[in-house]
Amino acid sequence: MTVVEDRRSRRTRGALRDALVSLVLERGYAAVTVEDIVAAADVGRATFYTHFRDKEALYDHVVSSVLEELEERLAEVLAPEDAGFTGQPVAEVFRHASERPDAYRMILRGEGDGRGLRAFEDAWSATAHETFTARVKANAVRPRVDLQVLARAWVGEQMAVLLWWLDAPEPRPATDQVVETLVELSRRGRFWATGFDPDSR
Amino acid sequence: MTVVEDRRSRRTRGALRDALVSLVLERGYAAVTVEDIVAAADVGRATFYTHFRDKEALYDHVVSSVLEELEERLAEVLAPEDAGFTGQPVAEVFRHASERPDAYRMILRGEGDGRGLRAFEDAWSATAHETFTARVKANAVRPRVDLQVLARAWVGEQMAVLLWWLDAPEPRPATDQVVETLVELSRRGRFWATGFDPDSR
DNA sequence: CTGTTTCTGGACATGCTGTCTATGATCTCC
DNA sequence: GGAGATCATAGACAGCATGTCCAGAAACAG
Repeated sequence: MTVVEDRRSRRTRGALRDALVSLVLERGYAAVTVEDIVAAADVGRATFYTHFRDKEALYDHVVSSVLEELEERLAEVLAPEDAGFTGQPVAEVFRHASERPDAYRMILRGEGDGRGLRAFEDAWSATAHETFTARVKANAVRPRVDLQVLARAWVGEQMAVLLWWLDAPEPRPATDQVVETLVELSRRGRFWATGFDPDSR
Repeated sequence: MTVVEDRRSRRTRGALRDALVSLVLERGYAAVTVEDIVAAADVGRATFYTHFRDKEALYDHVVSSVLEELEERLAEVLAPEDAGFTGQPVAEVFRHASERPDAYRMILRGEGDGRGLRAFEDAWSATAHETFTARVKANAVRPRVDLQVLARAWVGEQMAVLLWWLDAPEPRPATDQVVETLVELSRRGRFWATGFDPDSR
């Protein structure tokens, strides 16, 4: 019944997910065929199509599973109405990424025509936008730039660094250290980061 | 002779380039076939293969043509040894993008398995890295973060904003205004941008 | 053991790919 | 305006991945 179909089905789907991710990282999304996937997952080709309509469907399945996990995490971290920016959401993303590095690598590299990357950007920048809006509200000030643009810029910066970090050779800088750097970049601005502030001399 | 082959050849290649870009923007890289391209460019299918080995080759051709143009521009702007960061390189990228918006859209959206996007990132962040290094040197200071990371973050931020800007509905904010915002974001940091600096109260 | 569900190999039509060849179109130069 | 070069074209071809289908094998619950 449902118990059986769930257990067996889950195992198969999981194998297909893992096979897709590792194959895509190995040779790129376009170069991976359904045959490759089922061979790596050790299932029959016909089986693939009983679970997913096509390669894209499997890809979307991977992306949304990652996204759902991340959203749960962020919801927990953002729960306290501490609207101030503490770097906790950023740290959470990095932590999650370090738990599923391959899936993150695949998504952030823009594999699969970048659909996953865009979904990711949207979700993440929505959170960022909320944070910024809350901070502006809490302090009753008027923002000097479009908060949407600000959120996009902020997310773009972090995705770039996250991808760099995932691909960095071991020993990789600790999560907290990278996050701290990012937060300081945001806080102090980039001029400060180079050790030179043209305004303060 | 060479004159003939150049004129006719150029027209054909140009038509193919334009066809690829507009079709990719319309329905996505993977969904565009060589047949579609030659139909849109109004050339025979066989002709395609006398110019490009396959769809990827045409795509790469588009990307590198854009990249070469951009690099020329940046070289001009960076010529004076004003190593200080003035926003001129950023402005130049935005100006170039507004002249070839569709090609930029295609690349920045990560179409074509993101190969173009990565090439773009690399070129751009190399320039950024040079700028930062020069500034550090000119002021004989020690950077507080890895300049490579800084460059990546900076480029990620700008690519995200550039893409947003290209897709923004008309009337689009003026180039100079967006660039100014980006420069101020870098200069002052993001906290300032929201009108609230936790350090200065 | 029985019945249900999932997995499987193999066969099939389809569509796109990249190559080739013979022919047609276009232009230069004389 | 004709000769010669270069590019464009249609059509045919094999190769390969796709997505669908079916009949039977395997795994499991009760």
